[in-house]
Amino acid sequence: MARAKRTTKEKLLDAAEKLFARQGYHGTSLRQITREAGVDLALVNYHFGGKEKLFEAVLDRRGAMLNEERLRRLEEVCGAAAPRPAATEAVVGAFFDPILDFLEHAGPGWHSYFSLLAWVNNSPQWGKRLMGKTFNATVKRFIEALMASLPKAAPEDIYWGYNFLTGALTLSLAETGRLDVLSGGLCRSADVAALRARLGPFVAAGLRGLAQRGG
Amino acid sequence: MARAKRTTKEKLLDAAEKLFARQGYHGTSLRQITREAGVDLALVNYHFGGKEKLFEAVLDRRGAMLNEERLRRLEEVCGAAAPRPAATEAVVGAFFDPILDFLEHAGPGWHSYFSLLAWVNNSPQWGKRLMGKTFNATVKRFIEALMASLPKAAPEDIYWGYNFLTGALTLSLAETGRLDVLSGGLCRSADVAALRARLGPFVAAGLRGLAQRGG
DNA sequence: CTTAGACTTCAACGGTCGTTCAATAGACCG
DNA sequence: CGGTCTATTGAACGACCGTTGAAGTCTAAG
Repeated sequence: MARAKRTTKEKLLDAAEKLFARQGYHGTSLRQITREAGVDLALVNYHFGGKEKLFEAVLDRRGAMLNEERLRRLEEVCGAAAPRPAATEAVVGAFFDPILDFLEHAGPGWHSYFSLLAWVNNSPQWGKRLMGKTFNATVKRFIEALMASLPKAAPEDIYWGYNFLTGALTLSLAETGRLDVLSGGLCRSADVAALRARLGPFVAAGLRGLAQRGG
Repeated sequence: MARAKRTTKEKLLDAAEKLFARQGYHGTSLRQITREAGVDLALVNYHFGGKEKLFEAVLDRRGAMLNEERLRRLEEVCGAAAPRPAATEAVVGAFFDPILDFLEHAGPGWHSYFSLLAWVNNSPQWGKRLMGKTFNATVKRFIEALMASLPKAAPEDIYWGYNFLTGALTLSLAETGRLDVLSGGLCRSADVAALRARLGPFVAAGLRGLAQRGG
């Protein structure tokens, strides 16, 4: 099989993705990235125009694909051809499942990407701008679908619920290894099947609980 | 009123707390911290012995107080003098309320501290070691209490549930401002009362949903 | 006042950072 | 072959990093 050889740009994106995910933006140097990628230091500025541009390029590369897949699944559960209003479980499934599927069946690049995404999402200095640029449009569609699936909930409850939902997902993707330590090895953070079996039920039940708050 | 003047150590801890929370460890320089604190650069090494020691001192300062308050409230709801097995809501309340109370009634230092804690908790490189050192003993007590409050749940479900619980809390403390943007200003991340009203119900319902998973 | 000890200042160290640029190599086409 | 454009190399720049040590200041006890 003739495998297409990785270009310099791809080597740099792969190495940056991996190292930014583990060490953060300021904790990773361009020299470390180019050494990992096996290319010359100056090529970062030649191909991307600087460290920050490289960082954004890493986030952009897989962001569009994730949005596509999420919207495709959302369409399946509450689009024109779908049964009446989608269940909350179906909406949160359309939000989580693309990530879990990529984690289970795609390469290690997605692994690093999601870990990096968790890092960015929790960062006061990067979160607002970079997450918004890539994901705001998609997220608003999901929030609308959540509101439709829980018609009795106040909009404020759905926004806060989405915040909690994202937080639960984010920490699960961050690869801190803390779950492994706390459970004495009984649970493993990298066990995608275990995460898949629990994240959806937890979040759907939580949203329902929010919707019935005080009612 | 004679106010005790802040010592150099306190000035450094305050400035470091604020800047580490906003910019992370590698994104903050000692020169920036000492400028903010209004003291000489060399005093960091004199009083703390280096940048990393200062970082850990920041985390330690309020960590012990948080543990104390959490355990005190846990004792109230499921200690020897408490009514029979605590409700899940009461346990998660004992876990969240100290943070929410400090946020509402204590100074801006706690604000920065919790934001920093969120940063550390999500960091692959700091999370496992530093969070564990300070919080593992307390967290294990809470996990036991959660198991007792949901006797039909599998231990794995409680560990994963605690992971989701912590994630929801973490993102809410991170001060990314993303909730404000997404909701168009309808919700404000800094609104502690709004968070208090929703985080407990969401998490308690989520844990219950996990416990009844497939049952 | 003198002395001891804790604290603070100042200047500098070696090292690493992101970025730049002129020179070189390689591919494609006439 | 010669010419052109893209890609790569290697060396260097100035800036900032964390850390150090010697000198200076302050306070309290003898």
